Amino acid sequence: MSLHLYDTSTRSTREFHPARTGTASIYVCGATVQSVPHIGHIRGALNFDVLRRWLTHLGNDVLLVRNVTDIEDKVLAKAKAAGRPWWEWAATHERAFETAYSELGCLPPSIAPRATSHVTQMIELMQRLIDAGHAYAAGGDVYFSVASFPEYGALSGQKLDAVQQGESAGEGKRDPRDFTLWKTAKPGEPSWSTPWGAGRPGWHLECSAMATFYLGPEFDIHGGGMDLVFPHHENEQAQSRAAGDGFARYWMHWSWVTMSGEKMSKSLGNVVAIPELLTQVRPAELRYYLVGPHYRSTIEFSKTALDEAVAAFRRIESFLRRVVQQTGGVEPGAPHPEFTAAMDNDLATPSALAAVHNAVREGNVALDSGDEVSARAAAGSVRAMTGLLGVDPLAPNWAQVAGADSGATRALDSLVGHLLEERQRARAERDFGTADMLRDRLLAAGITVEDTPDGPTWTLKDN
RNA sequence: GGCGGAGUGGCCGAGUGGUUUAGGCAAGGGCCUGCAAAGCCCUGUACACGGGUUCGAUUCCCGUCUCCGCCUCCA
Repeated sequence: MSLHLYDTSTRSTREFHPARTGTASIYVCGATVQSVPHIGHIRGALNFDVLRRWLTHLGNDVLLVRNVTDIEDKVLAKAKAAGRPWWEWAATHERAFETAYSELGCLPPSIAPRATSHVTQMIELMQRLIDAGHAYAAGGDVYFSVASFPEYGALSGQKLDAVQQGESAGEGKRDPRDFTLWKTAKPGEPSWSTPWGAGRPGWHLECSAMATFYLGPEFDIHGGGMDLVFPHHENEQAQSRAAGDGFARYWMHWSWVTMSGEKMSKSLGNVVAIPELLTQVRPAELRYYLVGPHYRSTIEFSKTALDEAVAAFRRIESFLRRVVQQTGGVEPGAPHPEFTAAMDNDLATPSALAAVHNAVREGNVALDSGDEVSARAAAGSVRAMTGLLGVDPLAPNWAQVAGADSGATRALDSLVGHLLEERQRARAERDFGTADMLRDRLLAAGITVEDTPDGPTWTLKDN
């Protein structure tokens, strides 16, 4: 089976054929940098990171553009409320997103373009739309004429007549459903000059301008959260196609993270921030939790569900550790056919993880029976599969985050090693009181000791 | 009002018109272990409700109930 993806615009799963064989171009709506990221924001980035890894695995040269909306009403309002320059506010939160992305193992995008750096491209697009009769300027604002574009509503399945009012009416709107491409400058607000007056970008325009600037008039995949389907993506598609561009060939939308059944959002105050969560679980564990459910399913956030994900991840991790400790380092091998079939089926990560766990079990059985060759093969496969999901426990990026392999670790290894030798002597003399005392002492220091056929091993109790 | 999604075993979470089990966590029983941990084996018989189609539906159709999302900024 080849890769099939669910396409919002057709509401069906379609076989993926890139416009140019061997390449895949992706544009994903990234952050509006008005505040710190919560796990809902990051989930989307992780979903597309998995998509990108899978496309790369399938042999594609992937271009991934993830934009940054750094000029927008809320950015201005919040910066003003905080008494800071709007651009500093935006830059500060952009860094917060970057940090979260990278802590959770997102590969960097090909580029992360900012809206404010692409006003030239926006002006060009507006000019094309005005020339084609699909947009008009009115008192410094520029609007897209929805009625001029019969296809409007095709992506989201909305009927133009049934759509309620639309964005708040501007002065010069000819039709209340028209949307704003460009906003005239208000006193005290940042602005850029255009042929129609000084102002700033409307929300939708930037994505069309940047997507086509980097990826061309037609590209493969465009994605974002479910809430962007209408009006944001509908409007993007309208303005780009009205201008004569083919635009996105597949539309992918991920679902929410909810809290108590409700969409996580600032206004409801039910957000879980990334830094806070990372004091409780390791980044790889959080990633496992967010990547495990299918991307189009809602995740109802709960601590118990998170803890279960942690346990599942550690099961994989401890298998790999056992293999490495007993047989030496293992490099990633090849994914199981089951895993591949699951991923090809619209990135069915739940089934893919089932394949991972089956491989873990087989590997454990092999290890217990002394079949090192099979155990190592299973471990290599597990590394490959988890790596494609970005949750390989042995991947170097997690170690960097944890600050392992330091001199302190080596010192600890030496000290613990001596205690374990002492304990082994006691055990050999069947002095279990002393042996257990030593184990308890290590445990009290946060070190878990396990006896294996090849001798004792120790690990730091996490967190 | 318009459009869309969801309701699965103790919990999380997939999937399918029947003949074979998702997977994980938790629970009970076993193996292993000085003990423990880890690991492995076994057990649980689920699919909101009411109709319909069918030889057969959790899986298709219709209706009902409940929940959620979008239509205004939103991942």
